Order: sequence, then structure tokens, then C-alpha cells
Amino acid sequence: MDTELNKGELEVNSDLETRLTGDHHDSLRLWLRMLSCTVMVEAEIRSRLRNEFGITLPRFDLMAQLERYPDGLRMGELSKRMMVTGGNITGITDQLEQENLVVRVLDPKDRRAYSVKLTASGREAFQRMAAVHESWIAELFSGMPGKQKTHLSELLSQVKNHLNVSISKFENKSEQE
Amino acid sequence: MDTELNKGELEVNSDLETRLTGDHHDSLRLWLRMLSCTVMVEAEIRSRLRNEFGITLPRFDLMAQLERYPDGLRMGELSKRMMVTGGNITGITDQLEQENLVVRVLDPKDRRAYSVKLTASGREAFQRMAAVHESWIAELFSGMPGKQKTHLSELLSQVKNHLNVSISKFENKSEQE
DNA sequence: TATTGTTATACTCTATAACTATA
DNA sequence: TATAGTTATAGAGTATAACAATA
Repeated sequence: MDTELNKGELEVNSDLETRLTGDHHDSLRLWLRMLSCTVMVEAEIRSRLRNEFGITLPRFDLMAQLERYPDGLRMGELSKRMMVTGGNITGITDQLEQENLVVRVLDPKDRRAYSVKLTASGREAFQRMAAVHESWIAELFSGMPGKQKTHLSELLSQVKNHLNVSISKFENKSEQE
Repeated sequence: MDTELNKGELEVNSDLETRLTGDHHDSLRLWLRMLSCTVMVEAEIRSRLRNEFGITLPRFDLMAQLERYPDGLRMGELSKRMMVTGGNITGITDQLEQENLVVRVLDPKDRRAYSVKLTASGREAFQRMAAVHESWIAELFSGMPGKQKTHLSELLSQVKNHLNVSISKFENKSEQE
């Protein structure tokens, strides 16, 4: 496995300071801090979702996607949005369908395709969970001033746009308002 | 569980486009954007680590922890840092040990405990991977101005501190309700 | 008795590839 | 041929609980 990524092609402007890799380190520090924050919140939320509702994060996420699209989403769209391969979406959808939380609806125009939708009880269950989920998030971030939150949100929105350029495979990914 | 549900219902019922839940929504928006960015980068990095080095993110993370502590870390410390339960650390460590990347060293003072350390070849392998990993991160964040990166890093550092308060499990606190 | 780490178990998520049905 | 989705498989991460050895 060769590791010689050509540094020259990745480096943009490294000639100003003595530290040739200053930008690299800035990026790495940013990433590690973002990752650290996310892992902390994610671990806590995953644990609470499991204990309180017996649901996993991927299932919750799938329902969250569907909740924003009342007309449903096709399997392939879910796969792209959740950034996992198709087989996984089949599995998660199977389970949710067994629990009567989502339903597959055949697309009349393309008989290969389904639209996956929340059922009435799925929507109700999700909204109940989402409200509690939101209160958990508010609790975890309660130490931050409100102004800082909105400022950070705006910055992260820009980060997301930059990433959408860097990581072309996600170009179809939805925008969270 | 019922208390949590009631909490959620209260918030739903009071959501009348008033500002009562404004802070909740600010927090949620912040979290969703942070999560979105992280998931994008994480998916890309996980895929590259797998394809280029045949290593998974948790294993890479464990090695990264050890690289920062040349004297080694005990299983329990790794468990806390990686936020997974002890059995998982055993499994990941087993695999890394089989590949001669880490080694368990008996603690002479406490014969129940080990220090897990990188081997020489583990350190070399990690440093090689880490350099490439860093260049990947720099590539993914290359669209952002450097000033924005450092600014965001500082903000996220504060977020992390707030979270450390909210999420007590990450502190060495013996909570017994 | 409490703590450190392991083992056993079950479940979930994940990627890959082969497969079907349809376009 | 290409596309949408499923199935089959293998591998890995995860939580939980029971357990052994040591403190």
C-alpha cells in the first residue's frame, strides 16, 4: 500500500511560514475537535434513544428523513442521504416495516421502485421521539450562549458547502434548514 | 420513561411559533449541522482507511490514543476515551495485538491491569497512516479559508468544554443516583 | 466487597457481490 | 444494457451480563 500521496498537489499556499504543513494542521485540529464534539453527543443520544425508546440511531435517522418528505423517498434516495449502501437500507426498512412504522408503496410509473413512507403510527412515534430528542439536545448544549449557537450554525453551514465540493459523492445530499 | 415523554409533550404543545422553544431549535439546528459535517467526513475517511490501509476507524482511533501516551493506557482508560464498553476494547485490542501493532504489558503494581502500548511496528504503521490521514483531511477542508478554520476550532473547543459539563459520564465522577 | 478485565451472547450496522425484475 | 432493489455473506462494532482474578 503506497502512501505517497503527492503533498504538492494538496498543499495550497505553504510558502509563507516556516511550517510547511500549517494548513494541514489547522484542518486536522478543526476536524478532531468537530469529531470529538460529535462523538460525545452521538454516544449520549444513542444511549438515550436505546434506553428510552429501544431504537437505534440509523432507524431514527431514516424516520427523520421520511418525516421531511411526506410523499416518501425511494430506497436509492435513502441510501444516498444516509450514506450507506443499498442493502443496509433494505434491512433497516424491513425492520421498521415489521414494526408498522414505515410502509413501502409501489411506484406506479416504475415498477422496480418503491416509495418508503412513514405510516400514521410511525409519524406519531417519530414526532414523540423527536420532541424528546430535541429536548436532550437542548440540554446537552444548554451551557452555550444562544448567540454562539447561531454563529456556529452559520459557520457549519458554510463548512457543509465546502465539503459538498470536496466530497462529490454527497452532492445530492439534502440541506438541513 | 413516562417522565421523559411528558417532557416532550409539553414542548410540542407549547410550540406555537413563539420563542419559547427558540433555544431548543437553535440547539437542534447546531447539532444537525455539526452531525451532518461529521458524517460526511467520517464516511469518506472510513472508506479511505479501509481501501488504502485495511483498517477501521475504531482501530485507527485506538492507535491514535496510544500514540499520544507512550507509556500506554489501561483497558479501562481506553474504554472511557473511546466511549465504548470494556468488552469492545478487549476485542479491538485482541485484533491489533494479533497483528503485532499493540502489546499488553502487565502492570507490576496491579496484577489485574494491563497497559496497552503501541509496538515499534505499530507506531511506525500508525505514523504512516496518520500522515496520509492528515493529508486527506486537509484535502476535504481545502475549500475553507485558513482563518475560518482556526476560528471554528476555537469555537468548537468551547463547545467541547460545555459538553464536558453537560455529559458527566466523560468525567471521572463516581455517580450513584 | 469492589475493581479490572475477559468471555459469552445477541443484535445491529456495514460493504460487497450476486441476483431478480423492470426499464 | 442499465437501473432499482433484494438477498446472501462476512466482518465488525456495540451493549449487556456473567465471570475470574486481584485489590
